[in-house]
Amino acid sequence: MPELPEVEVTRRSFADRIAGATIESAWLGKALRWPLGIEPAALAGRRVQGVRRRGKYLLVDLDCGLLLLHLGMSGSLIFAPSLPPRALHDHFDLATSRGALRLNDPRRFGAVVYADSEDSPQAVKLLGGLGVEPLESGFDATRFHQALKRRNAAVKQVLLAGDVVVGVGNIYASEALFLAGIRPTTRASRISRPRAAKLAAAIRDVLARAVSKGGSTLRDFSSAQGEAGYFQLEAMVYDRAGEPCRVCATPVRCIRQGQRSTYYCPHCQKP
DNA sequence: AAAAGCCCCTGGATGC
DNA sequence: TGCATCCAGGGGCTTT
Repeated sequence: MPELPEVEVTRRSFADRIAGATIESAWLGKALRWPLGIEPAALAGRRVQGVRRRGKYLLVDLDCGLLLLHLGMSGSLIFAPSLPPRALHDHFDLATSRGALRLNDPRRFGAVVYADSEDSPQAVKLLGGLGVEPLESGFDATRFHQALKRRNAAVKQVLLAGDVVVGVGNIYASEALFLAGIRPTTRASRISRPRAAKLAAAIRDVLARAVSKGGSTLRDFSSAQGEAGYFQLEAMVYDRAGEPCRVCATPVRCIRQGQRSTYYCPHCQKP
């Protein structure tokens, strides 16, 4: 998926345009990860107040209730004045007075879930355990270090888990750890305060840079404007197994952690 | 409580 | 060309 930068870029591409719109109709195709939780027809007539992001979730606020959208691993949204005919893997449409939103998701790991409020059980189940937003002020070195100290798992896995800090996916986890010079297998609890500070800065950096580039390291990413996707940020280690480290030329290594690939430079990144 | 595995699902790349 | 296998931006749930 789309990691935090791609979700945020997607949000920015349609949030202002859909705000204030009235929902005309909603359509749901094949089942996504979870049931919508409301009859699509019951959404008609409600007003869209805005679109926020929490971790990798998009929250579409309505005058009554909200929609939680997740792009899973392969989802993408488009927002257009009018939508083209439905194609393979289109699963959700929201037609409004200002344009229509469509979710396409080949793998269907994504989700659209209606909740009465952010405090409702459905919303709390999905959002309740999330960690701090890395691009907000709550993400400070002290608290990050404290949180890492309580975890004995490999730091890469802790980043991916999302209960300490949200939005860091498989690509940016490897990239941030490279920038911080930390081996992905290092136990989180053994990371010193200065190194935790460096990692926090690296996470902020790599995510903020990706957002500002409007994109992404994803091959097939496109924003809701339909802008083409491409590698805008050159990865330092991700997907570069065997290739020379861009800093020291040592071959980049690939290992498996929790059934996901991790890439690192054995010379630049210390345990 | 925390950690480790297991799935959900489709499609593209690779190998025989 | 055809078929099997592996891998892919995530993360909730179950089991240790």
